[in-house]
Amino acid sequence: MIKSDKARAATISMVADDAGVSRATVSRAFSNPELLTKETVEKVRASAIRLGYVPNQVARALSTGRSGNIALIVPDIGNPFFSALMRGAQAQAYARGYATFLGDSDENEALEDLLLGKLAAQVDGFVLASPRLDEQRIRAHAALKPLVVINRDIADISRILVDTVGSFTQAVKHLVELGHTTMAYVGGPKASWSNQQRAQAVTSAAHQYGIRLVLIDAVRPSHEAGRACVGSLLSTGATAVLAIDDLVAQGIISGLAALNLSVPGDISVVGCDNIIATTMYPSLTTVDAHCAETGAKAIDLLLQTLSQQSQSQDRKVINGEFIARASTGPLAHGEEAFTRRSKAAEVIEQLANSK
Amino acid sequence: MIKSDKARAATISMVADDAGVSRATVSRAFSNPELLTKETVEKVRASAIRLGYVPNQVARALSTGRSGNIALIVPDIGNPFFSALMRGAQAQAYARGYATFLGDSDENEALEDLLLGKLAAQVDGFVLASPRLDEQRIRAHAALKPLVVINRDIADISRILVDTVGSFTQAVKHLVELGHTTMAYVGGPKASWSNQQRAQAVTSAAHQYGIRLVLIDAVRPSHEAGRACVGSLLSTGATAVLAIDDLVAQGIISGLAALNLSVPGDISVVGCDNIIATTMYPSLTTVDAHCAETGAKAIDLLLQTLSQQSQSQDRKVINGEFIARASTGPLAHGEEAFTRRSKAAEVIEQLANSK
DNA sequence: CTGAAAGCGCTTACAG
DNA sequence: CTGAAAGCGCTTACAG
Repeated sequence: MIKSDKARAATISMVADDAGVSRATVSRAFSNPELLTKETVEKVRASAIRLGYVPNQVARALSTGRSGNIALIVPDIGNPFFSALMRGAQAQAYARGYATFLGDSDENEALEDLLLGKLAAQVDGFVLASPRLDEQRIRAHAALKPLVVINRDIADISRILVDTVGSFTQAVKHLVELGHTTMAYVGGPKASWSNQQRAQAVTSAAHQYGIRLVLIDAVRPSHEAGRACVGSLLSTGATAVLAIDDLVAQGIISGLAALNLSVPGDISVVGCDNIIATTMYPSLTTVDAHCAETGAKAIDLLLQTLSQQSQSQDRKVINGEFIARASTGPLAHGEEAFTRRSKAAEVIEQLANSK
Repeated sequence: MIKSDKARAATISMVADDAGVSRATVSRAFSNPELLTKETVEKVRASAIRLGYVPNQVARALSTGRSGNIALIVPDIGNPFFSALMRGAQAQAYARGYATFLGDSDENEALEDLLLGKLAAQVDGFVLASPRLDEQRIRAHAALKPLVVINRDIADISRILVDTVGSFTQAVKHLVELGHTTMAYVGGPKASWSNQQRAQAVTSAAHQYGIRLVLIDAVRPSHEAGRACVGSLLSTGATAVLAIDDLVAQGIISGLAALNLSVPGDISVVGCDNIIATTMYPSLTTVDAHCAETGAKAIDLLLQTLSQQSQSQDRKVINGEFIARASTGPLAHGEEAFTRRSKAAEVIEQLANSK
């Protein structure tokens, strides 16, 4: 049966016949030429070139169990944090001779599980970014294929963690110093380790500094979700808000602008990731999560695991870095600001009543 | 030989033994269940689930000549246009049972060529988004593997084009109606078909409406590039600018804000793509490029090509859609605006002289 | 409807 | 140094 109208590729047998050697010899001429005499290698290479032969990677993968492929699974390609991370990972994998599969789980636990299963046979290992999957399932997959997790702290699994405890604590301190005494933290998916870590960091910092803190959930970390939670945010009376990431922070700022509230005059906003932060106006106070570096390091860690026979579990930590910019500041005073805030409060109250 | 310390994945033989059927039957239960009785299929499926069996795609690929993989190659994962496109494509590929390889050419022609070569053996076809590669090389790759191009109009190659001629013409008309008589178009990579198309559309619309138009190059379509060209932009005296995409438009707006110039009061700005446009403030007047749909359609077109024996070259066009928002408007008059613009002009002049 | 068997293109112990 | 042969995990005509 002809598989397609495309030209069929030359096989190892055709080269063997042409060169007058065995298929084993042709194989060695490509994968272990040092086992052969120079003459044999040359003869085989000449035939290969004549026939346009290139070793079939699929057959090689089936035979050796090594594919030269890595799968990269993220919850949302559209989120700048993940696209930056993918960019770093992809480039590093390519530099090390590996090709990358891309899986977008769409923040969906079941889909994440399916992708891992489906790709397992075709890759030498996985990089699983910010998994939403439960620990047990991750362990199950890790038992079958080398797997490096990003931003999830699971014992016995190689992982790379962007630690934002220090930087979020610093962010709270920064806000305290600006005079804020009531703050909100707008979080993301429950299953997100980063979210848990940040919520906790902000909570204990709030304790430490003796300020009031309200926790709000955005569910999915997106611009829309950030925008949608502005109502609940304002009803808390917070004058400063820390968001799980820049996207949510941006959404919050948009939502505030729609109510004619200004940043940082009426409310200070802090994000996290530092991908879109400098493109915003006002530029966003945030935490640099070193996304591209994190992606590249994950690949390094995975390849290191692959090259070792012993399964060593490594735990690498990258520290987030607090960066103060223009979206945080002291509260604006004066009559105008007061009027603005009162009006916004009115709108919120109306919204609440209409429900 | 044991390939690694990982547990070996379940194979078709293990399932066959467990279910008490032949390997052929297990195979059919997954690839052609309609050939089997319902009972047999259920029995096999149950065993498969119990053993955690997933058909090995590599073995399947070797046997059938079809890998179930598609490679997606883009110039820049970080660009929202491409990440949205990838998202659409990835989801559609997954829905149709295909896994996707990801290649980021980093706007680099040679790298694009290498990626195509390296992945060719492992995929059933390619989706090549906004290639920077020359036509001859694209043709060479298309001769070996089915290939669908996005946003490049190459005869005899299946392609999907986002046509923005109508919408950019409309954008110019929109600006003319607002009273603008001098405009600029800030373009992107020379090799970008979209860029050429838009530049041309704007040029002929300018002729048609009898207005003055200046063309500026941003080289790489990015926020930074947009920001960097604000100097040359202002020195043209343009009161409205159309950018190759939203990213560049956003950069321009940032650059203007840094000079204390407001949008649209001092300058009107139009972008293209409509991915980040609604997240901006002021919300960006732009052209919706239907990115996700474009990605999904490209996959459909490729799979359609794959399922046909005859190599039919299709040319699908998706029309961009002009959307007026808050970043375009009439020029602000009054003394304050005049002062602002004069100051900016001064700064520009100083910059120009210091070179 | 189901099974036995050949085959996809390669690699790799095992002999010689 | 080289070859014969088994095997990687699946699919698919061919029988029955």
